[in-house]
Parts: sequence; structure tokens; C-alpha cells
Amino acid sequence: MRGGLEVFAKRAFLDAVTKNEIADVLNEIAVLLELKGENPFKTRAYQTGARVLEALEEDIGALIADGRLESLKGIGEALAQKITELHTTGGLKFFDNLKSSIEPGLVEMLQIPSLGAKKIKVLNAKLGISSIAQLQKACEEGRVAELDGFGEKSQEKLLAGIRNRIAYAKRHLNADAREVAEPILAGLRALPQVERAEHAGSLRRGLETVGDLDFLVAASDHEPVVEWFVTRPGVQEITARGETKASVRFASGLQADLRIVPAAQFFFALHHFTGSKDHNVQMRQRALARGLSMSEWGLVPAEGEGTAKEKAEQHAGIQVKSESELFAALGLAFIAPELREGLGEITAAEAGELPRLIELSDLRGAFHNHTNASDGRATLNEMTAAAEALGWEYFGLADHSKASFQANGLNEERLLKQIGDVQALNTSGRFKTHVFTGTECDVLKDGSLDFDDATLAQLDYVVASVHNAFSQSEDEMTARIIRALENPQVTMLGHLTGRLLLRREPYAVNVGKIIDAALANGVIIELNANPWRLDMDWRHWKRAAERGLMCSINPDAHDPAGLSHVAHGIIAARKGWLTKENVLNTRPLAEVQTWLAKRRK
DNA sequence: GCCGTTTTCGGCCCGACTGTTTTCAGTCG
Repeated sequence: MRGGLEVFAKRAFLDAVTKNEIADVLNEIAVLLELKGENPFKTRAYQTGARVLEALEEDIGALIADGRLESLKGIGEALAQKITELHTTGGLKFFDNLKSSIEPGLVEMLQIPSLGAKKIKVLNAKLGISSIAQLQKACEEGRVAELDGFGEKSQEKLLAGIRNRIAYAKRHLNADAREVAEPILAGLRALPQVERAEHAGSLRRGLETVGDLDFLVAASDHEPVVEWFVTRPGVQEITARGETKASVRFASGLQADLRIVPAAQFFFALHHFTGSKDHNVQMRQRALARGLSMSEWGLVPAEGEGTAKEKAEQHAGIQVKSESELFAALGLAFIAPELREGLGEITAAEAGELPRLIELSDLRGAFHNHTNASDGRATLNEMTAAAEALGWEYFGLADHSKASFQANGLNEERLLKQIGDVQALNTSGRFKTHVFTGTECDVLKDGSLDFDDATLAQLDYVVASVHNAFSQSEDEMTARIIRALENPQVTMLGHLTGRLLLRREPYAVNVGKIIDAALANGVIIELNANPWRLDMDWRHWKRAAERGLMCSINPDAHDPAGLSHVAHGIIAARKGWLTKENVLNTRPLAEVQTWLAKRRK
């Protein structure tokens, strides 16, 4: 969110403000209103408005011009006025005034666990605290514990939160979190008291990074399960421990939550804790429209006395034996966890228009792989053997080109020799897997390619990738990549934004224009399946694929184990609503050969 | 601030845990 605002400030005068930049401002307003102690429903209205804009597929400028903003559910008169002012003038007086009325240190204090708007207000009013540093000092001097509503424990917790806030705020790669989660899940399932166990949350939704782990268990006896959970190796701190819920923190900062529910409620709880928040809100609203109240406890009549939990315990509601039955109870087809982001999946499920999402078993091969000829760690034979062991019909080689000197990129001479090696290997019949010759060819600063067309024409396919001059302006970078896509020798674009999740920001590039150019030139955009990359981002795929963009799920493997990266790519592809028809490497060998030949003609 | 087959006011998703209370507010998801 903060990043978005910086972008907004920088380009406010250059160009029309985008819907995502407007959404960032609305979210920021919500935070500020919360700190002011405004009506929480007003705060929520701004957040809802931001979500509506983020999910908007139509051009915001057209909506404004036609005066149709208020036709969007969640946008009323006041928000429409503010959105219009932001879009047309690049600024918003209301936002400026609000910002200047609140000390920035108060916003920063929200990062500390157990500290919300109300407590921050008290700290500010009673002790004059308006920054994390001042809060730390007050805690150390024992002044916070003396306040009404605070105590010794709160003070200690705040101090710990301040000290650890960097580690706590850190997110974790989905792949890393999964590695921690799988043994815990297996262990839970092996406990005699446990009937069912699943992980939930953003890990189950397949989000590229996750903040914490969520485990859900149906168990007859709670205490032994909680005890087992909080004594896992690596647990540094038990942050909560109740009868049905426990939270622990690992040394890495990763937090894990355990929730125990009765078996009858398991699938309601699984759905609830798989989220996302937006998906859940929409599902609850749908339930309410049908006279039902939905929670992690169940789906019960909204009318009548008692809480949802009490009604569920009296079996007053609908019983389900799977998530499919839960969706069916609301007139919906089963929605895969990866789609539960509140981005149109409920409407599609109602209309029976959910896609049949791609699965790992649909893959018949993979492109964009390295060998020790450049910066890989295995030979051509070893990599081909690994591809054969996966049952793949084909394996696409793509070592670096000479401009990637740091990666030992191949020059023309070495590339031609490699082509000969591959041809010899294919004709030898040593492997059932066919090897495609290729290159990951550098896109040079001006958009020209690192090999000339005659050299590229000798290959089966070409991946064009940017590996240097990341600091070019958005216009330069966009033009550079488009020029590469316009070269008929290029088959696919590698890692579109160059991002490394949690490590390196994407370079500035206009994704929309790149997608337009790829469509216009019949070029594939890769979904780089390396768990650090997952690039192009899943958020762009749904719309792009609807327009006909072809995807290739590429492992970017540098050793045999790296081929399994495709599993991460499949998850990202599913989040992008992709079916096997959208992805080149689900097709049989002969079809792929035809496709590649046609593209290069 | 938004919304409406209960329509211009009065709701707005819901529950667990913690710490501080002595019946509950705040935070979190």
C-alpha cells in the first residue's frame, strides 16, 4: 500500500491516475479514519470502495466520463466524488487534510501486534505518545502499565512486539511455508484424537507469499492436540493457548495458528479459515440474502434467538459433509481454494461458468531450463533423464546468451555446438523425452536481441528475457520489451517483471501494454514457476487469457530438482483461472512442434 | 459511507482469546 502511494505521488502529474492508485488512497483513508476513531462502518465503506476498484475490469476513465461510478455496488455519492477528484486532478483535498491532522507515527504504531486504533488513541491522549520510539521508552519506564486498560502483561507484550516487529512483519514464500507446514499437518493427522486435519489460510489458497500458517483440526479431545502443537521443534513462543485455539511463533518469525472444531463444523470452519476475507464477506452476504447466517460454525437460520454457534450446536442449521456440499447449499458449484479471492468466483460459480482449472498432471513437458553449459548445475543428459523420470514427452533447453556474462552465457559458437549435441541425443533414442533446442536470449537495453536472427532461426524456440539495466524508466523498459516481442524469432517472453518475491521489486514496466503486444505478435508470456518469481503475476492472467494470450508454465530449472518448480507454477496458474487449453506445455509433442513451427514461419 | 422485495433510517459478518475486568473492551482473523 505504501509503495502504491509513492508511485501515486511521483506520477500524479504525468498521467491519469490508475484505479489501483486510487484504491491505495481509499485504503489509506480507511486507516486514518480508524485512528481518528470514526464510525467503523464508515472505515469499512472506504475499504469496500478500494476493493471494488481493484476488482474493476472496465476502464475507470470511461466509468467516470459516463457518470456510472455510482452504479457499482459499494460506491455511493461521496466515494464517487472522491474517486472522480483523484482521477481528474491527481489529488484529493479531503485526503490531504486528513493526513495533516494525524501524526504519521500513529499510523506506524499499527504495525505492532495487539495495538489497534483505540489503544493508540489512549496512548496518544494520556501519555502524548506519537511514535514507536516514544512508546518503547514509555514501556521501559513502566508508564504504560499504569494506564487504565493496560497492565504489566500488555506492556511486556508491546515491548516484545516492538523488538520483533521486523521479523513479525515479514512474509514467507509459499514454498518455504509449505515445507514447515507439511510435517505439522502429517503429525496432526497421526494423532489418535484427530479425525481430520487440513491447512487453511493463504497457504491453501496458493498465495505467492504467506504471513502465517493455519491448521484446522476436528478432534474428540482437545488438550493433547494443543499440547502436541505448542511443543513442536522450533517453537520459540506460545502467543495464545486456549481450549480450541493456540498460536505459536517459530524462530524465523513465522506464526502458526491451530484451531480445533467439532467434526460437524469442520467443513464450515475449513471454508471460513481458507478465506480470503473478501470471499468470506461475499459468501456471508449471499447466505444472508437467503435467510441464512454463515460462520465458521455453520449455516443456520438468520432469524430467531441465539448465536450462530448455539444454533449450530443444536443442529438447527444445514449439515454438510464436504466443502462441495457447503457451496451447493448456497446454490454454488465448488470453488477451488485458489479462486477464493473475492474476484468474481462466486458469480461464476452461480452461473456454472467456473473454469476447469489446470492440474499438475496436465503438463506434458516444460520449456526454459538451464544446464551446466551456462549457469545450471547438471548436464544435458542429467536434465533430460530427470524430465523423462517425470514422464514428460519433451524438455525445452534454454541456456543463457552471451550478454549474461555473469551466468556464463553461450556465444554463437557454443550455442551451435549445443544444437548439434541435442540433435545427436534426439536421434540416439537414449531417452523417450524429446529435447527442444532453445535459448534464454538477453533483451539488450535498446530492445534488440543478443543473437542475430539467422542464429535464432536455427533453434526450436526462443525465450526473450531482461537481465540488466533494471533502472530504465517505465516507458523505456516497456518499449524495449515490446521491440523484442515484435521480433518474429521470439517465441516467449521470460519473467516479465524480473521481480524476486520479498527480495527485489519488479522493474518498472507497463504490463498492460506488454500483454497487448504479446497478443498482437502471437508471442507467449511465460509463467515463470520459480517460487521466488511466479512472474507474470497471477492477477493478470484471467483477463489476459480471456483475450487469447497463451501461457507457458516454465520451471526455469538450474538442476534436476528445479523441474519440480512447475508445481508452484500450476498453483499460480490456477489462481489466474487458467485451464490446460491456455497453456502450451499441456499439449502433446506433435502439437507443440506444429505450434512452434507455425510461430517461427 | 453504503444500502434497500423490511427502502431514506438503522442496520452493517462473526466469534475466540487476552488482559483487565468483575461483566467486558480491544484485537485479530
